[in-house]
Amino acid sequence: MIKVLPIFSSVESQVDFSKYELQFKALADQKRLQIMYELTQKGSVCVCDLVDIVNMPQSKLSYHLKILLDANLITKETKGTWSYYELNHEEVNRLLSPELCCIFRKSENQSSGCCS
Amino acid sequence: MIKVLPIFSSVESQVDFSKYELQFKALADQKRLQIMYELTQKGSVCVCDLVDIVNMPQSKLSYHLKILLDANLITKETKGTWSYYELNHEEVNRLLSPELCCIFRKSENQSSGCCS
DNA sequence: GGATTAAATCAAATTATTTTGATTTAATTA
DNA sequence: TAATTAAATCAAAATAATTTGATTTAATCC
Repeated sequence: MIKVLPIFSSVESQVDFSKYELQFKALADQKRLQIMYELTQKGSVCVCDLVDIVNMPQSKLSYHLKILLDANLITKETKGTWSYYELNHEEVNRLLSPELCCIFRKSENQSSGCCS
Repeated sequence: MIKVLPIFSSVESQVDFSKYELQFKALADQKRLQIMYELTQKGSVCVCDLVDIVNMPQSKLSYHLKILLDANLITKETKGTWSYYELNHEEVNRLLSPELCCIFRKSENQSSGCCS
């Protein structure tokens, strides 16, 4: 039995960038960065409050929250009819430089590690 | 004279995210991440070679290179009719975590700082 | 100068993302 | 149970990003 190997016309990338594409897409929007920033400042926020904080119609906010959630940049906890969203610091730290993480860190916690 | 201050319906974001939006948009594409990866591996590459490396039509590659260049993620040097592109390591380091920067660093240089 | 090559630009077509307002789902309250 | 509230979903419209192939710009070579 002869195995026919696929022939590539050029060097193929060894790294799978699809996960990063998804995450950078989520970050690639000022509105979503602001949502992340507000979650940083306020900790855990429910959608009904976030609507006023970021001044967005509910369905629009829901759309953007979903994109951030799918990218694992925020987490969600449901309590009754309320949904509380929080920043996923672990994932943000995994992705962004200390300098940038800093933006998504409350001032009282900025002494730990980064934000020199 | 009475000064009328603008009234905001909610807390406004103190941070200007427009620069980050531009940079994350540039990163938010597998093709562009691959271009960055190849520039990492090969150092300085001219467009005519890169066309074969990433297997893209010239005008398409030119479009994506411009997006990366505008985001300051790569640099360009023109020699005669050739254009040589290089990764802007400084800016990539400023933006991404050590873990991610690692992807955009040649293996022989991975001992310095990150890539544990 | 004329031909050749590299790379940028352009306009049109295609594809993807975002916005909008209405509707649905589901939990809570009276 | 009916009314209310929170949040997700949906479909259509509006915007934005990408692809394509042709054209342009500009440097080099004969």
